[in-house]
Amino acid sequence: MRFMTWNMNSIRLRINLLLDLIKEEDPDVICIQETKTPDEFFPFGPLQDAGYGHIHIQGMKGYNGVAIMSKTPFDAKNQFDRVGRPDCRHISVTLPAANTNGPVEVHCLYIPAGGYEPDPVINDKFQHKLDFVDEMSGWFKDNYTPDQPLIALGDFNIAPLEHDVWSHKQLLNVVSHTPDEVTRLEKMQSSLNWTDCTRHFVPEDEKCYTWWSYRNKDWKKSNRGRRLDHIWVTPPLADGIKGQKIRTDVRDWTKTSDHVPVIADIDV
DNA sequence: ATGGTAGGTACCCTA
Repeated sequence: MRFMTWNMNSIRLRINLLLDLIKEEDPDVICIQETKTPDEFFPFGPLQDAGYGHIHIQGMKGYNGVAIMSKTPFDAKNQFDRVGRPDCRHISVTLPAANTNGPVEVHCLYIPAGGYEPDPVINDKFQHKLDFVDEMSGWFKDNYTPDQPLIALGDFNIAPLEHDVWSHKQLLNVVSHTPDEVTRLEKMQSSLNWTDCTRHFVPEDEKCYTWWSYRNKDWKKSNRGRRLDHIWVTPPLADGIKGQKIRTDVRDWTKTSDHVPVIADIDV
């Protein structure tokens, strides 16, 4: 099955870009972050017409919001309040068993960006981000074992490896790449021995990004990117990772998002 | 060292 994740920074504004992308990539399951819409305004019609008859969302006014869309039915769906806040950052669905792996849980995550100042004492948004990742680690460990088939994907807002950012040295004290966050994301990754689908294929010493700031005059020329968007699978699915693709070219589309779509083909 | 852009919303917040 083909899985795609994209932080769209408003699904209503960019629904036509998503429909174009669907025509090109034909994903089976689509996870969106920053839908930025209350559920009553979600563009169900065009997505159902495009073949996604099974849609699970949790949105709110103004900020955040996540969505999972599938061509095939779900067995179950859930919404989770994280760090005690109903702020629409984590939903999941269960896909029916396709083979001996059994049903596969798909978790769509939008980890908080964490604000500007990388000090949890003076910046409560950064504290919230650290708490969110800590809670996810504990929750995965408490509720699952590594032999269960799960996929976690979305905008994690953390670039964990040295070559997940344009300059490791210059970003060590910049929120998204600080040791504080990276250590916590590593702990989350070890909670269920998750495999990072992108780095499964792209060598660790090769630069690799999924996000470029809107503030750069020429994002391609300066190429000051970060790899904030991830697709992870637990051990039963690791042998089934058949490929991955980052649609960097989408960053050049008219009125596009600052994030680009990440795609993984996984035998589930 | 600084400021640069974008979206949603309501004149400011978050990214």
